[in-house]
Amino acid sequence: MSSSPLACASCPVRDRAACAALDEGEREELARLGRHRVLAPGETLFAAGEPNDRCATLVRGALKIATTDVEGDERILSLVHPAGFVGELFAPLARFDVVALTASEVCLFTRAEYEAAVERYPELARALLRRSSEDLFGARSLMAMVGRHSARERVAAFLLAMADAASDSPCHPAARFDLPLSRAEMAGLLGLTIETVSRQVSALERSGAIRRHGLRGIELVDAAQLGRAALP
Amino acid sequence: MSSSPLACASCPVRDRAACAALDEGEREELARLGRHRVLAPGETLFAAGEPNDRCATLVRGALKIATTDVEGDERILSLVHPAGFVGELFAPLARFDVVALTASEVCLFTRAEYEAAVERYPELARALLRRSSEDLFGARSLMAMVGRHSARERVAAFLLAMADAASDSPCHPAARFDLPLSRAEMAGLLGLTIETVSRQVSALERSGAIRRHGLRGIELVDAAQLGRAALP
DNA sequence: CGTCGCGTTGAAATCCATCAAACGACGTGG
DNA sequence: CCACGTCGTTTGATGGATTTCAACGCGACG
Repeated sequence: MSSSPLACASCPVRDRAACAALDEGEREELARLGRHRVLAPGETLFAAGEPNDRCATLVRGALKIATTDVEGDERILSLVHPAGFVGELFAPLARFDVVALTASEVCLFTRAEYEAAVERYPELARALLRRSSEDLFGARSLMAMVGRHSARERVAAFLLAMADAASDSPCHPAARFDLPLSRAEMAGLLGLTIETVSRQVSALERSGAIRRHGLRGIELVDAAQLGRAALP
Repeated sequence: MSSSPLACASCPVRDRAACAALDEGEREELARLGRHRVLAPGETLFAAGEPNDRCATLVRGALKIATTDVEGDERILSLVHPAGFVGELFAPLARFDVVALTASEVCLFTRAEYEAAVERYPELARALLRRSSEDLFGARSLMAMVGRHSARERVAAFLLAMADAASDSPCHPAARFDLPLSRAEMAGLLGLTIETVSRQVSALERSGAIRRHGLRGIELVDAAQLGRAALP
């Protein structure tokens, strides 16, 4: 863990994150409230049950929002990409875990100060509302995908989504990328077991849709076929 | 379908809906922008793909937010209870269907006018943000429940949730209530088939946890047992 | 009275979870 | 450098839960 003042000038998400709604002076004031922090892969940013007194914007890397049920296995509820906002402004306790998937950087704020900023700057409230709406859409889309699709379809759709997320240009999947998730995490996200995920990835490789490079590298050999495999 | 001016004075959700954040004068101004509308069971309020130019607050009844996939069967993504807000302020097209489950009443606004109100009244933006955050929590909780739980657990948990929702006093389930959903809708919500839902309800009745009254009436005979059935 | 929609029940098939074992990558220590 | 253990992953065999296919019951409604 490390922590230092913010450097908005060089921030890679300065025009996409919630704070982009602020003008220069407002942003500087907000920046004084926050700290920049680096997270190692697997490091927990917030833990369910803890006092919910902080929130953050993801600057680089990837996070997961997850719960672990009574049997001890983890269910991933959402992936967070750069410019995403994490933290619940209205709950007394954190209800989910927020964990870094890869090496990540966040802007960390105390919740009280951030809430005060939301009251002071109405544009910030609207930006957060927009982001929350998108998160809601994302959560519902994931639910629509996971519910009543076969293991094959889930894995194929997930690989396509990751290819899109890995690409710089929107709407064009990356031809080759590294998965930010382990097999166990993929299983937790898709509602499957590790073995089933592994089998489906193997089957997709056998069918010629993808090729594996090492444990996490994926190459899209036949994106159209992968797209067909993702549909019911 | 019917439509008439709003009557906030007698509104059953006047202190819980988003507009409750406004003071008297502001609320009256907002009320002038909206129309009261009654929905019959099964009536569609918004349809996916349509221009997304309206939004609404639910006053009475129940709505579902749903998609229907390529095979034509419906996946329910969320239930909306009174005081809930529906509509997406930031998307050009509606992405999900919003349909009345039971006879319902809504306050309907044009999106443009509502967005203008959100800009004019910062408290309204914060109230919507709060509501959106809760919806997000609800969506994620549903996902956590549906993912990797058995059919028995899903049906039991659903019945408990409906008993809670049907009760006036919070946190005390109603001893007897009518399901607002058909078997097909329950199946769509829980990610199961109609037959499996039916079998599980039958099994819960055989085990003595509940009793059925007609097609939609449910009586909680042994709520503790039902609670145990809902856990893994 | 026949039909239609909705729900229940039964039998068979299928897909996935579970149990089990082996593999490769990696780091440690001999 | 190699033996060794660990961790994550892959692959195989088996069983079970749920889907699928099919039939029936029941009430509503024309």
